[in-house]
Amino acid sequence: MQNLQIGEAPELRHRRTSSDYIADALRDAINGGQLEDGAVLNQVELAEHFGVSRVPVREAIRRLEAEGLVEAAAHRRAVVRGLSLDRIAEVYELRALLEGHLTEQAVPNFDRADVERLNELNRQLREERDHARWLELNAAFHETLYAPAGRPTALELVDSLRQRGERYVQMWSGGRGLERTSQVAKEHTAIVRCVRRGDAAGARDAIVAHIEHTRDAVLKLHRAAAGNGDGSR
Amino acid sequence: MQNLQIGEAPELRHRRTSSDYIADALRDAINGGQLEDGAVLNQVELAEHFGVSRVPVREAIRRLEAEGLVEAAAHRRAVVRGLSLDRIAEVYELRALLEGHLTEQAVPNFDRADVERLNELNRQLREERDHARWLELNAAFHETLYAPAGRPTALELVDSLRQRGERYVQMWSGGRGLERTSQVAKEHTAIVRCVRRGDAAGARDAIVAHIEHTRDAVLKLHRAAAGNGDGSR
DNA sequence: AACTGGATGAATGTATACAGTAGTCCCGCT
DNA sequence: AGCGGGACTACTGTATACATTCATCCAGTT
Repeated sequence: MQNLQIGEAPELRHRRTSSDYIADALRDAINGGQLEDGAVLNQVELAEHFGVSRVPVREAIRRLEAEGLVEAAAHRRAVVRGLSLDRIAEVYELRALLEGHLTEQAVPNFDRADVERLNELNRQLREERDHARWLELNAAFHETLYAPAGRPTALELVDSLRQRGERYVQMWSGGRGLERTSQVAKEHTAIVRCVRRGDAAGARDAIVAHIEHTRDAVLKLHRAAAGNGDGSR
Repeated sequence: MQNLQIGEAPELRHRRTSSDYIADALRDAINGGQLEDGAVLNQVELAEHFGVSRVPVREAIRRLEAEGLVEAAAHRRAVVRGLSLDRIAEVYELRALLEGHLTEQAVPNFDRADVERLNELNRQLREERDHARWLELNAAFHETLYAPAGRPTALELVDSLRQRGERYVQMWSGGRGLERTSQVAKEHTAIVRCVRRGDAAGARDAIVAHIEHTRDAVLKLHRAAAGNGDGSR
């Protein structure tokens, strides 16, 4: 009954059910762009595709629905819920607000090791060429930045928002995206500098600016790529 | 194919499935205190209670899980997820942040009719004696305050946070709660005053103060009622 | 010719049945 | 007597089968 010191990660490691697996797979497919906005999620098709019955597929869809990634009215097909430009902008606006708050709370609690970890992650980010790995490192940087705040609920919300916006960042894998990734490293460096000298307000402003720049870059790419009938809804 | 002007409420009115119904019922039971923190959700029991099979019960639980109201590890019983004092405080902290933001965005978009509706709701709040109805009116007041902001995602987040905290407000139904409800009306009046004269920053500060006071009142009641082994987890 | 109405097919929602896992209790061992 | 291991029970996870709803198409009517 006592909490062991070993940590709680292992307990959930391989206990994944089909439903868990399918939910993750669908999430990745949506974020990766294989399932575009408005794509229909047919339970029978998905069940056959994954080689399971419809039951776990349904549960996976329910979860994605609660996460806001798909829309599923009763007795009607579930469809991937796309974000309009306005809503994309709003997601970043909220992230700026929440992550700024988290940063401000976190800075006073940083110790030397935390700062070094942050710096190291940013160094790796500069050198990483593989896009998927880059995204992971970027997520790790932000997590490390917010962890000392000790605000689990805020982290949940931010995670949820990142989840919703992630598919619109995937486009950075090539072309103009490279400019942005190097810019990101610079902005991260500015953040680290503030954290190091314990400047909470400065760090907050820096992360807010960082997220707003990211928003601008995403919107720019999205508008450019929106030759198709998009943006509405 | 065109959007009708009639509105979209009726389309979902009576299309509720068992799963929807059960999810709502469980939510209400959790928020109403019938299901306390740590209560076990046995699928078989619930299915018998509602007179259905386990399938819709499972789907309802998955939703509540995604909403953060219950905790459900694989192959293990789902339990109602209680909030520690720290997490309750955090929920209100986040609400202050988000609702302050929403208010600030909303104020410039208010027209005369919006202000009057807000004022009328506050008037009704002052006179309402039934606690359940009071909670509804209170929710309506806040919704009306934020609607002109045009920020659907932010509203979703706030809804989710209100959902999580609501069960800790139920205690106001009697005793010292009455003091708080009259205080709430006063704070609402201050907010309406700022809205009426278009003072966005003032309205934001007023709503932030309002939510922080609410937090203090909830924490105080919670601490007082916590003679039992509570507070942790 | 356009529209209403119902019948048909396909998809979703639910029930029942089966499979697998985790906790529990009891027995045997040290 | 305390501890470890294995069967048992109860519960969750999944598959299959049935019920219900929705959408589409076609015919009949105005």
